[in-house]
Amino acid sequence: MGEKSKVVSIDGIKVACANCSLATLCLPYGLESQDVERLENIVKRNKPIQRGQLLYGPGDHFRSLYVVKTGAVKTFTQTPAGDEHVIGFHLPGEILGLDAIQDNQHGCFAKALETTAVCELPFEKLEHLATAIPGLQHQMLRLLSREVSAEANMISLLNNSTAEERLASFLLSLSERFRRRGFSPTDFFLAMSRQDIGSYLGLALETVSRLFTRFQEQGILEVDRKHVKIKDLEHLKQLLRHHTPCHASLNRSS
Amino acid sequence: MGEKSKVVSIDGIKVACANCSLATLCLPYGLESQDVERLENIVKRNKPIQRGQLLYGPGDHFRSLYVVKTGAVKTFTQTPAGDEHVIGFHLPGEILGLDAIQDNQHGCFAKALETTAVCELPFEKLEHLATAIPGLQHQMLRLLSREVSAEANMISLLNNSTAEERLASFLLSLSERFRRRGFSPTDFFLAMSRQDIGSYLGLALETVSRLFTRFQEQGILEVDRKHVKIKDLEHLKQLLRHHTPCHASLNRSS
DNA sequence: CGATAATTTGAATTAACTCAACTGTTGTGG
DNA sequence: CCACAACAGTTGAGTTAATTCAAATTATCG
Repeated sequence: MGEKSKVVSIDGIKVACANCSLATLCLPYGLESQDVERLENIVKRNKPIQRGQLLYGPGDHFRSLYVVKTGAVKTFTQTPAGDEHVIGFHLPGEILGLDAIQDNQHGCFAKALETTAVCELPFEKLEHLATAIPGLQHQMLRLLSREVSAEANMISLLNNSTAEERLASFLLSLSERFRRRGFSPTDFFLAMSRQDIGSYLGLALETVSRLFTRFQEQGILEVDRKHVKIKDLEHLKQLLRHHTPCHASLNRSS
Repeated sequence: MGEKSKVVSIDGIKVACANCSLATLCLPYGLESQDVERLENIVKRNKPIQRGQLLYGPGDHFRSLYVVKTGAVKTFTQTPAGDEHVIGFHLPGEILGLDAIQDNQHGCFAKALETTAVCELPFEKLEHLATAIPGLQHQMLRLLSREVSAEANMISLLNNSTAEERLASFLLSLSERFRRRGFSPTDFFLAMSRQDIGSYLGLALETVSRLFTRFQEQGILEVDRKHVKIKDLEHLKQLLRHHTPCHASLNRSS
């Protein structure tokens, strides 16, 4: 493996997890450097995909997990009538496809919201490696468990919150996720449409639009189309102090 | 290990996963019999817990996963104000505590809805064993992944369904889970209150009550307090043909 | 048996939805 | 490079599904 060429090629480029800024959010977290190297050797990096392209769709055979490296991805299902139901948004460092381990096939679409690079992790190899590296096995279990917790928080949000609280929670989640990735937590661009946000939060797109307007009127946000500036983070947090379960954490992610 | 006493004692009773009717729904599924035996040796069986007793609470240190053997458990969070938010119901063969792997502490309450026996799986031992038994590692990943899928279905249900569809979906999920466990899929007792069901489905308890009445009037159900008879399974299924995503599966469980 | 809790039913309220119209943005081809 | 089509977002008005509040009824348990 150490013999592999170091010539840069689009297909077979050597991925350097060790140098990746997302490593602490990702699978390598907590691993010894020689183990990180073994992990690197199974990672495939493909060409970035363009906005609108699918990474996988429902029914596709499950081969790999994917980690977003740059860009953003939405996962969603579709009704026979053609309506989309957004399941989640995935930012750099976040892992996709965990729901497919179960029955070896994907259950939803994964579509790039913008030009997006992903690291591909062939699952069989990953699983095999995990038996040899206990720390990797543990990290995989942790990532799955984090997804379970995040989704449980989402369920709680949908069950017990008003439209206002849902959007506040969504914006705070984004803010925190950007912060952890070294981006501004108060000034960012939304990769998704109002419709996507509405679908994700169980709201009509008109409701989302009205709430953005209201938040702006209240001085909480400045919104210009996809561009969001959080002007009063504390006020935003205040909006969901009430209905929040004691031990919940907001950030759904890595 | 074969030397272990066969004397029955309350504390140290030898658990026979191999003979357990739930084995195909549980961790042993797919394992070689000698591996099942190694698994059995780390399983602890404690005294059954009584209705209302807690298995764990938020903040508790995470030591073990639990599998319901008989009875039923609900998991829930609590707001500072004291309102319960039900996260899920767990029937025999279903696993509890997966959300706690993430940060080594439980994030919710787990309370027995009736007299309940659980198998306790000390997580460190389980993880250690999983590095030695690839099939066990795989099964653990599968169980986590199933939980992720089930929760994603729940999110979809809450986002896109009416009260009627939610209750229909809930009843069908119970029906299917009972069927798999060898119980009647059309005649069963609810272990939880109307309030619990409402909290789980994001509905007011009055709405749940009214829907039970309506379903009964429509000849779909016969309801007598906790006792439910499904008279027209097809009709019930019909209620959620519409808003259901293409590839969703209804059963949240094992 | 009596008290407390769970459930049912009714009536009024409301948060969010749907429908509809309009505005602004983006991308495309003549 | 502009015109136009297609799309995304905003705003308004009326509707509705589910809620809240209230009261009556029915279990459950010591």
